[in-house]
Amino acid sequence: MSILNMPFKALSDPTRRKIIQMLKERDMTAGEIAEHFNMTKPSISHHLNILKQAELVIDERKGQNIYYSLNTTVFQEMVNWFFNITDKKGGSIGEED
Amino acid sequence: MSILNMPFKALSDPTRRKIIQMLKERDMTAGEIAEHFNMTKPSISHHLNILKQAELVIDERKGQNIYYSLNTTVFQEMVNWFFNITDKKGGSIGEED
DNA sequence: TAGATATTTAAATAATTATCTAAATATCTA
DNA sequence: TAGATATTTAGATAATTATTTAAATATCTA
Repeated sequence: MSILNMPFKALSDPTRRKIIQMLKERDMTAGEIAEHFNMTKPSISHHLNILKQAELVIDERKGQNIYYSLNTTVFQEMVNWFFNITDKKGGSIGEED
Repeated sequence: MSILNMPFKALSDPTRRKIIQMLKERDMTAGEIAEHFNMTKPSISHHLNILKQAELVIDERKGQNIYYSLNTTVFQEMVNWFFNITDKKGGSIGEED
């Protein structure tokens, strides 16, 4: 299975895409993120975990809070996937996904 | 709900991503596509339908066959979504998703 | 150390999605 | 028009995913 499978699955959920866009503006704690949704904290925690497993975000504890921030590396790889589709026939060789 | 929701959901499945990559190389009939998978034709038909609803592919009947081909428009919009994430803080205004 | 705050983990349930078999539709050809 | 081929649609089931409540863990502070 492609390494991009988890990130693609992670971004298929609108709540998680919104979280990503919030983190684009600034790093935030789990609690701050949860405040923006009509959803319990455990649900947001679950979504954050999926984003983390997909390596789309990084978490770091600072005291009582856990800060979440974007990890742009995998986003770059996803952009490459789309480029490969959008580009003319043939494209790069050795692509996995 | 964002207009990108369906395409994101559509691309979260590895079978559908593989179909997209096959169609990048050349247009194919539903039957040709199905031959590449360990899956029944109705299952592939279901996946093609999801890709079609997401406007990632176009279908056109030619005689007994139905040819599928890429519709790159939505891919472009998805690339823009990723650019917006990858770019520096702020980014373009008026983004919906 | 006890209590308060922040967050996650666990367990259950509801909702969504993928897959199959069987049947239907559309087209071609003899 | 009857039979063959290509594909989809319908209906059922299994698997996955999202969500909730309740409980657990980690950290801070009085």
